[in-house]
Amino acid sequence: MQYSQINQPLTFERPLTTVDLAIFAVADELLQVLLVRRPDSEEEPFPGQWALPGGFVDVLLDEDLEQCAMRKLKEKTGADAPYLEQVGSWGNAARDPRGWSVTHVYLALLGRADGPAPGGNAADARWWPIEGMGVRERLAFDHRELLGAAILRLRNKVEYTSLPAFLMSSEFTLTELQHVYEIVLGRALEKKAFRTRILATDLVEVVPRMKEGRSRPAQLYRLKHRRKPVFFARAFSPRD
Amino acid sequence: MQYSQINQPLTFERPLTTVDLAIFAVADELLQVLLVRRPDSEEEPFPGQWALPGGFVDVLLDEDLEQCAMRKLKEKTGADAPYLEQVGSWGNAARDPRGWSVTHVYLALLGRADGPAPGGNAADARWWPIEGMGVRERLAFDHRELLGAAILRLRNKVEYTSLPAFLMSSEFTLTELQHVYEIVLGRALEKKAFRTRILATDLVEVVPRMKEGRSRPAQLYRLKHRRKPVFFARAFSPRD
DNA sequence: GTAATAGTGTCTATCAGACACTATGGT
DNA sequence: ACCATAGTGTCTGATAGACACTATTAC
Repeated sequence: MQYSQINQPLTFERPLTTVDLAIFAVADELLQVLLVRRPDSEEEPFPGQWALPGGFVDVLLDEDLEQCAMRKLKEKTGADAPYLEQVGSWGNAARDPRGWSVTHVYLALLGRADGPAPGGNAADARWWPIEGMGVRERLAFDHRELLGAAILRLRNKVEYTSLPAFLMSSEFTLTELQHVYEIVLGRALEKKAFRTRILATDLVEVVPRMKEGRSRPAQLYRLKHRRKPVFFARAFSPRD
Repeated sequence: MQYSQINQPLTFERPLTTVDLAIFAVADELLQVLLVRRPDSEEEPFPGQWALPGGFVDVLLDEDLEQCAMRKLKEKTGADAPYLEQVGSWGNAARDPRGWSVTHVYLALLGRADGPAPGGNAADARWWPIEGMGVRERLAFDHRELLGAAILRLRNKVEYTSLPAFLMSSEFTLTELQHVYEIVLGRALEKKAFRTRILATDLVEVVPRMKEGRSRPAQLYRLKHRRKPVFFARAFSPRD
């Protein structure tokens, strides 16, 4: 690059640049997050500890930050997520023992089909249930804080957007959707108000098929837009 | 650092890391943003063009990203802003000709006291009125996009938060506050609904003094919390 | 029929929108 | 008195919350 030798700022020491992912899915009636184990080598920071999946930006491989996040998401889950959003950046001298580093945290939501494997998980990657503002396990780096921020963002947005719809399988009933809202919010919602609200928006469309069970069949719906969330004018319940 | 020679990822080429600021204030009945001129040297990218104030993270000087943003804010305005929020990060190979770079965009709001100088501005820094999703001038780098994102964030949040309160002087009347809301939103609000809403929250408190003018004096108020915004349960007007 | 779950009817409380009205200063 | 702006009263419409009610399946 013609500028590299000329400009003084370019001689600044450059921070390490990483991307971390908070990948959420719902399973067993719980909101869960995908974590990976750090390598066991003593030459790595936080060996053997659980952490958000992520890693260094590869300036040769990655077109941009979001592509980098999508690449890492695909590496870990084998799937595209229907929803991916940047939560924010954390950069300081202390968060990584290898030096001043900046991480870019992305929140991803997986539908049930791509979500947690039904049975066991690999030893170095598994789903952890969210309890309060994090997981029970102690996390590497400042990932407890990063995860907390991702959970907060998700919970806040769920109050006035259709984000939980991205945690569903491709076809679902309104009762199932309400149930996922309740799991993420951690509180019950009123059935009539919920249904009125969802159907008043452009969020879902009827699938000409019913979900059969051991009682009255329920209408199946699917998303009208596979990735675009809907914003409601009011929160689900007042905040103050 | 003991890790530096050992770990393969650290041999990755590191992106350039910068912080850019979208500093807003209200003057002359308009929302304005502070821009600076790039140096005229041909050895710098985008010489002489207008840009968001910002620059490289200095890992020796800056404790963390937000401190870096605050440092640059103080350098440009001489003041602390009552409100500073991260908007997001933009990173790719093309945005800076000097190489793969990541910038971290912060939105700052200045109160009227710290806002635009009444008269002229320095030749290398001045306030530009916002028109639509940007300014009339062509900007350096991808700053048109960054500024657009900051404006969008501001406008969206103004619908359901008290952010415009940070654009006021320390004491203000409700009519003045409503006026600033209207400037940022670009539409008129209903007086009664506005006042009821503001007074229903914990946002302001009465100052035992009136603003005198050429008609009926108006009650003065000040913020209860100098930096913490209030969230409303509903948007100012429905979105769909 | 009974159990179970889907889905609706309807009343109430809240609050934004509209807009006319009153209040209080300067001149 | 009149103008200008501050501030209120009050009606209406939309919608969330509550909750009882009806609907439709399996057994």
